[in-house]
Amino acid sequence: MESQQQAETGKNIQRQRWKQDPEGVRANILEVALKEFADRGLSGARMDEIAAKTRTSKRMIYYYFGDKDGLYRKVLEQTYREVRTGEKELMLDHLAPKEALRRLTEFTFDHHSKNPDFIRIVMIENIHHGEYLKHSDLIRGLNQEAISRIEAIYDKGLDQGVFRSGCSPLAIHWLISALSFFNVSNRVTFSLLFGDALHNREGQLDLRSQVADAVLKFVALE
Amino acid sequence: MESQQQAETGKNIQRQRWKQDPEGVRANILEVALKEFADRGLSGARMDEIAAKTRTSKRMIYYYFGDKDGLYRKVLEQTYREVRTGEKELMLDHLAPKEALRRLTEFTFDHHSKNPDFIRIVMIENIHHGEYLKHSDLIRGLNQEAISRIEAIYDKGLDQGVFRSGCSPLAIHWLISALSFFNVSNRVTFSLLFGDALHNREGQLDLRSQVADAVLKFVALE
DNA sequence: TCAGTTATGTACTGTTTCGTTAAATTGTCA
DNA sequence: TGACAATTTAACGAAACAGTACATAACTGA
Repeated sequence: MESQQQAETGKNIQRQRWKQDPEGVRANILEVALKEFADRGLSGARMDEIAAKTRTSKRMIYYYFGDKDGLYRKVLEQTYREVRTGEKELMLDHLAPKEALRRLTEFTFDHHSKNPDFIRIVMIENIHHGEYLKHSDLIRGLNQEAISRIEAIYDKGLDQGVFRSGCSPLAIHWLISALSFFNVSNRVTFSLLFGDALHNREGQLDLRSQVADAVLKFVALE
Repeated sequence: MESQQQAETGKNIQRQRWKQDPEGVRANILEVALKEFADRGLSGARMDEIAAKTRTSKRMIYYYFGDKDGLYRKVLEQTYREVRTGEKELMLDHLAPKEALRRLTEFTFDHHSKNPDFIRIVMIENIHHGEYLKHSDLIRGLNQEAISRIEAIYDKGLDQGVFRSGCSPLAIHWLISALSFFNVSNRVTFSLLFGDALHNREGQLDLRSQVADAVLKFVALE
């Protein structure tokens, strides 16, 4: 009886009705893949696992992205794009240079903190020697803006005599990035080795303001 | 003729003479595995590849380390141990606090720079949520010293009135670590996105001194 | 309405990779 | 000298995994 019924349903496979939604499917796959890659790394992520977590099938991943590398590549681009566009909201032109720099630093600190998946993808990309980033012209353009933004603030600060000369906007950006990035990237091991005083709730608020202090003290005069 | 000889040698397998050297074999495996894990990540590294690069066989890896995770665990411990013991050489007691802090910072910067494999293992461990570090009591002990060292310098600086109060040794350590670590960990992507001005030879010398500046300005008075 | 194209589902395949087995040989130390 | 530890070699098994073949449903535009 059981087997009879099985045989019958086996014959008349009742496909579910479905709507075509290529963009939705693509987006859904990318979203799931980002989480999975960020969580397990490039080699650690499993295509079957990603597929299972999408609302579609493995077939579609290969249909849209070719292979695992292709999928990772798109995830990388997408992630950079989202994060960088998220940074543009910030309006600093009307602020005094010191205040602008503090705001920018604290914003970056928070922004990284809120986007751990991005941080982890960048870590993974570094582990893989930037092999995929190398071949993405798209991404390079997005990042020059970050430097210009700082340059504007820095020049203004020089003009007003509140910043010391001899800093480069690139180095300032590096400094802000380093502190904001490390805070997320090494949270786990740092906490394990030294306790979570810097990474619990109050600790983070305090650390953020200390990071801003450090950046300001580095650039400001006296 | 050829095949005859082959058959014969096939029969009398001439084993090479070998010395027993368990410690040597273990060390050799760990060395190769470190490079391989650091280069490819935990999931990316292949046991067969590691085996091929050792002077011994895959069998021995399993003989000594059980499985891939066991091997990785030992690599992790070994790497932390080596790096931390390498840090102990530094003698700072006789220096003035500011000078001591500058030396410590520049030393750490160089030390990380010379140990990219360690950096990469720590990155990998963070990617894996510190799962393996969690279970290693051994490692935790090694790291408290780093804090004490800074505390000694900081307290002396407070006494002498050259450091401001309100910093914590932990935060100072975090700051030094962050900058020294990020310099190595994100070298690839940062260079790709912003050029190698900070990472070519002169760039690194300059950056090191700027990092020390930043740390000193953060801690010092006025 | 129907032909051609795009999108999707199901089941499968071939390979990679971890880990093991088996049996022999050599070194070491009490 | 005998027991035990270390090592070699070669091949195998099973599971995990990336990727594919094939069929079919939905859409589009003429």
